[in-house]
Amino acid sequence: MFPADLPEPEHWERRYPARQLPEGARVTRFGPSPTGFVHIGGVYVSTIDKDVSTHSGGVYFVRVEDTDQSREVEGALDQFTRAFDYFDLHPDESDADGAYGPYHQSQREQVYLTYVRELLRAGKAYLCFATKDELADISAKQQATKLPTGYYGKWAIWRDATPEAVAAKLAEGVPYVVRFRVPDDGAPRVRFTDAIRGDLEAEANRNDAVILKSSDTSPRLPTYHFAHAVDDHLMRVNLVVRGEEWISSVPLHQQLFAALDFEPITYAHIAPLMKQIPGGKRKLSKRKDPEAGVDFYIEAGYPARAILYYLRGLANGRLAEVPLEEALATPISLDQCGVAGPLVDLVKLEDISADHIATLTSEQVLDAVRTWAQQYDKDLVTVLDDARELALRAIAVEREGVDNPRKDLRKWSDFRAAYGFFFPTVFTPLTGPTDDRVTPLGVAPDVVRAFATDLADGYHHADDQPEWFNQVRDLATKHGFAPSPKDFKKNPDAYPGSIREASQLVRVALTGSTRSPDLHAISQALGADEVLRRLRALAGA
RNA sequence: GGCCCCGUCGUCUAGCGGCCUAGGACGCCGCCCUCUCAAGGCGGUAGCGCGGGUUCGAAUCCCGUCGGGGCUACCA
Repeated sequence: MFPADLPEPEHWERRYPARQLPEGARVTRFGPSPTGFVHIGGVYVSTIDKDVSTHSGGVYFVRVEDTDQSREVEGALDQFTRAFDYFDLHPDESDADGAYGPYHQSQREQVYLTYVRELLRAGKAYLCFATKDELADISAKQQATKLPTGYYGKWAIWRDATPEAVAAKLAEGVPYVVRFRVPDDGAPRVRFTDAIRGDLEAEANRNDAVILKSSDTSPRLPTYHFAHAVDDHLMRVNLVVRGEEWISSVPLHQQLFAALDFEPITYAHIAPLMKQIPGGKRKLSKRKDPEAGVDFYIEAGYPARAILYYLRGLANGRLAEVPLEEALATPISLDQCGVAGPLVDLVKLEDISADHIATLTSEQVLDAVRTWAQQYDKDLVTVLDDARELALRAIAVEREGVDNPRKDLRKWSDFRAAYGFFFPTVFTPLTGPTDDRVTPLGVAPDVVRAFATDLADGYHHADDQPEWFNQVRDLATKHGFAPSPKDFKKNPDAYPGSIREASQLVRVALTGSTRSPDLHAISQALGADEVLRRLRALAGA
């Protein structure tokens, strides 16, 4: 049943000695399961893991929880690596350089088997040959009589099986699992202290939980519960940060630690990230909610630091009220973590992200957009590389040398829509006064043509803003536009429009849109030649 | 069904028996600025789930109730 050369527990204890760390140092781990989908909650929890360990002088590592091979997805690890690179959440130890590996549970079979055998020898575990049907039957009977469901007491048909019965099944080659034998002398209720929630109390576990799954071939793997006990003990983890859905399993975990004679461990159960739905809220679901996956954020191009800052604010509310840099530098404190699941609010994230991007220099913005585009908008990379200086000038518009920079970029994918018009290769020139982008302004085509022609003919590329705009203003007056929107409104038939409409004509000419940054700044970034080319296009020339 | 966790503006939260006429941030609304937008400035909207206690006094403590979430798998 077990390999002859299977080591004794002492072997593993020596192989993975207690860590030499300063007093109070926290050893944490993040345990992703490779299902091909990185949940934003994973980034949330691992941020906390890593933060708590680094600030306490401890160690943070990632242990891949791949004990359910049927759920494994090809390429999952790549996706995981990509996501954690993006957020710069690198473990302190890994297979390449860690002393407590391997860091994949599927490669730790020998370790688990040692402890399964140990439990078996001590009578703290037993073989169970119950079939799926038998199990379903048990649970159906329990439900019918309103008894708690589970494998316990008289329902645990293999708990007290005779050695002969077991040997017979074994000889037949019937598949089996190993179950933990719940001690019958335990207290009915148990208490424990959660690092986030304080004192918690629950009924003791009564279920003879499966600890080793059935399998005719190696590897024979443990369930999460057993792997948790064995790995976290041997890898010398002293703080387990995990989702609150695990709270109900703590009583089992405590029994396992006690049976294995391991030091108890501290738990910190994090409230789950939620999503707003018509009736209320629910846990962010990887199946239903695109924003549950980190790819959603990476593809849209939210800066990693903005996301990290947002998540940090969710973990520790106070940190949401201090500036980004300060918040990222301030340690997350477990006792300040909220206990109620927060809703992820994309609007808030966008606000944070826009604020953050506004603090960057033009070079930083350009580099970030380019990096993002290499993955998600290759054409844009070409545009940017062919006109780097123009790109820099464009991004600098109302960003550099101003008191409050523009906040029109909330994520990198906004770039094309907000700044694309600057680039002649992206901008579609107007076809003339009757272009679809011009007609909504409601100015008669002949007026548009005359105004645009006149402006182009006498165009003065002044670098002084008032001087530059005055030429537009003067020309507008000359062509009969009302000096103020109010005048135009009072007497709409007397004018072709007001200075507002005249300005908008210039804006549409230069940008193709009625919404844009400051016209003068744009004209300077574009250069006189391009400005003229676009004005002529408006004139239909 | 059983067990567990949670419950302050729409959202994130501050609040740990009197500093609360419940504070801040995002959103939303209005005004100002203005050649548009994005900003920015100023102002406004809105909340202690409910019912009982305890107390001179409760958002804060207790009980109940309702609501939300989770677990109850050879998934993690």
